[in-house]
Amino acid sequence: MQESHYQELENKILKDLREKLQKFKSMGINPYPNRYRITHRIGEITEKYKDEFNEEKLKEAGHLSLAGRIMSLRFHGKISFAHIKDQTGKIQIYVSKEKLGENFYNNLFKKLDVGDIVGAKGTLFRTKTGELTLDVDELNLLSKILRPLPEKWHGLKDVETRYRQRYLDLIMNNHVKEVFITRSRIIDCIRNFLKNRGFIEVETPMMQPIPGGANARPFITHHNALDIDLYLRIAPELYLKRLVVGGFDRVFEIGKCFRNEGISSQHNPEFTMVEFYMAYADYRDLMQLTEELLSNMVREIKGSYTIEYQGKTINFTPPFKKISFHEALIEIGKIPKEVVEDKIKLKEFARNLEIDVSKIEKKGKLLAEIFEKTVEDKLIDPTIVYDFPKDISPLAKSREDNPEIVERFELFIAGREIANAYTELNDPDDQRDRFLKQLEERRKGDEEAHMMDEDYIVALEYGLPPTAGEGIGIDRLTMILTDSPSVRDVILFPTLRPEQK
RNA sequence: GGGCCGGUAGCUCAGUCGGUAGAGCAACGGCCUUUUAAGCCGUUGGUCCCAGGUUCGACCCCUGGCCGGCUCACCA
Repeated sequence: MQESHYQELENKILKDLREKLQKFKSMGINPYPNRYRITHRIGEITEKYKDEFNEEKLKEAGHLSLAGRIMSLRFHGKISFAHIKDQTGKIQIYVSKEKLGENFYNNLFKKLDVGDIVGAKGTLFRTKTGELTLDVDELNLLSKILRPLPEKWHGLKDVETRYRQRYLDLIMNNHVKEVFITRSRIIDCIRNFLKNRGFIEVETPMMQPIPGGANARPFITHHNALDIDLYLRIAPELYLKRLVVGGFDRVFEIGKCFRNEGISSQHNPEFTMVEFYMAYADYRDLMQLTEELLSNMVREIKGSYTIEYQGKTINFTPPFKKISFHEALIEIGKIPKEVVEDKIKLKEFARNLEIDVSKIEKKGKLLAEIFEKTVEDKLIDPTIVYDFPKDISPLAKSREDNPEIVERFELFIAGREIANAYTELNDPDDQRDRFLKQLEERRKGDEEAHMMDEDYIVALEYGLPPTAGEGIGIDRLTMILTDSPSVRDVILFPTLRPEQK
């Protein structure tokens, strides 16, 4: 580390910046002062005065103190222009030798670099071209940049640098900031929506002795003092339902889940979900709730029920399309009816779709694989697919009129699963049987099959009311609302292989 | 893990048939009192991802590796 740092200083640009730092210090200027008071954030000012062209009115704004990072710098003899930017916006500043004094102007101001963070005090005016500008009478260096920013016009494009040094991406690429602002608003919408309906927000363990609530391979970690292995949660589900048993009959949690699986443009090992559970409701109620949540959210954030995603138009106007899993296979997947109902023919059909059927025994699993291949990518507008096979849904309750089908739905948008919901299985004996069947799958080599969780069954024995629960993937939802093709574009610091030299 | 594409200055990118590397921006010096991709004059800046090989000679061709992107597989 030391050596590479030393080598980097051989680079002239870095050396020049270091020399400036030394020069400032020798002039008695602290390049990293402890504090600076601002009177306004930049966006407040630009918003308030964006239509004000009367010089007197602009003066009435008074003596302002603003601060931000220098994004452009145009020296023009005895005067100069620069733009400074903070989280809320950017504003031009006008700096003259006349106001700052020759010594300050020549020896400090002119040595500043794009990327330095400064505080500027002054009054507002409009330039010849009409741009709102701060006429600076006092300027302070607040933080000296020691590495050059990426090029101003093309910005930072290198994808790896954008992810590894996300701060550079945020500084240089404005739309990236918008993506994460939208992500924050999505979470606000969900939180407000649920709280308004009487849900309480809770936090349950991310480190669990038995990872449950989904079919996935977990990460393992170790607690030294207890000398036990723990798993990073793959879902909060079983803990949230314990809380419903405890009387928190409307709960939700927004947080990370971790699945030890491949990385792709649709999958990051850690991702964010909201899960919520509502007692005295069933999956039909959640369909309606989901429609309201998402359509309201899209209208609030995008200003319309209709959005563009990767060139496709997606319409969130409620009610959403609804189709049963069985019908979807036949009508959308174009699977002949007699095939869907015959396990032997199904296997043959799956083989022709290049699905590896060697490890698949359950009919439900076959149907699910075929569904993924033939139906999923055709569900562009929000579509609720309901009534799933029982053997791929170990935590969902069977229909009262058909024990092989569970009361479960998934919501698909833009060909991707966004939400998964069901009427919760609250019969402890049934749950134990389902876990036992999952254990059997595990023994046969399915590492994603559910583990037995006796504690959870004990909780059910104390009585879980009729409850419906749902999980919504925040990352994928954000992708759709920000027109992002990759999940890495909506995760600030996506999982990457560590850099090695 | 397979396939395809890529890695050249701080950034964005060129680089012809194999003849020892270029532009713009940034940086540095100078001029400039309303600019905004400011402008003009001048200067600097390179482990061409790494290691081998072929060759008189490799950014270029070959082999292996590292890193990344897309995609398929795996997987919500």
